[in-house]
Amino acid sequence: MKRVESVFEIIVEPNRRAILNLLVSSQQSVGEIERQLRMPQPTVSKHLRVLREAGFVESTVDAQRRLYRLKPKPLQEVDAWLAPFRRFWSAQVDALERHLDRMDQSTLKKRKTRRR
Amino acid sequence: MKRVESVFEIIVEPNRRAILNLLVSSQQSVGEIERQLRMPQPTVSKHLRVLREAGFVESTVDAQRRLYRLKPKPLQEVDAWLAPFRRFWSAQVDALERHLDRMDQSTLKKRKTRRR
DNA sequence: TCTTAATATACCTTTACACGTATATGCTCT
DNA sequence: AGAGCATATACGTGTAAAGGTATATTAAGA
Repeated sequence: MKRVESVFEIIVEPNRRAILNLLVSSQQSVGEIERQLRMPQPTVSKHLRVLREAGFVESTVDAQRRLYRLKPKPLQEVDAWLAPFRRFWSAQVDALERHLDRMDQSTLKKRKTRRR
Repeated sequence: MKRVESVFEIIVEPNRRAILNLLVSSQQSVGEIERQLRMPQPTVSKHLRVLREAGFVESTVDAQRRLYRLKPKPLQEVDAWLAPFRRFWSAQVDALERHLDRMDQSTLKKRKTRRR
């Protein structure tokens, strides 16, 4: 076995993203995931193992089923990684607005205030 | 050549994330990236090509150099993908707060208002 | 205890991707 | 035009990860 270096290696896999999207609404058993996503059961189990070992989900036992549910931390890491870029693109928007403001100064139109 | 299916395939590569992190502060030439990240020039150029074709960066020519700079859209897609999960984890926080509120009711302590 | 259901794991094969090295392209200046 | 710098591309190689199929594990019910 080999531990994962980054959360990105987890969410790059489309089936895993699909599973995460399912679990965001409520917890699901393996069989439910299998049916909703139409993927073979071993595939589901393997991806769930990866997700579990990376801390994206946790499971509890319910008779023969296992219920999987989301854990917030790893995706919050992705969110944190995005932070500087968010600052970048709001700076972009601001610059555009200042530019438009300058263009509009001649005609003296009113502009709405900055979003945030 | 083969076009990319998802933005995640781009940002999964650590060197590419490093390049993006460099470019968030200001535009850079290939050589500057090469020196700051201590990676071989062909490696830098190849990753820049991938980033460019996926719309993460654009370049302009400055004599023999090429200046690369960030473009916002693809990373905004990542941000958009995160949205439902952000709702999920703020719901988690809310539930925890309600729980704590209930626990505290006996002692009648005041709690701060919800963040958002 | 035997059978069935639910889930997990093992093994094999294929594929895609990143790296290194070498080389090509293109611009500048003399 | 030729030399030298900056950047891009081509090619060969290793590796890791995902899928499929078969099988193992664990719990439940008759």
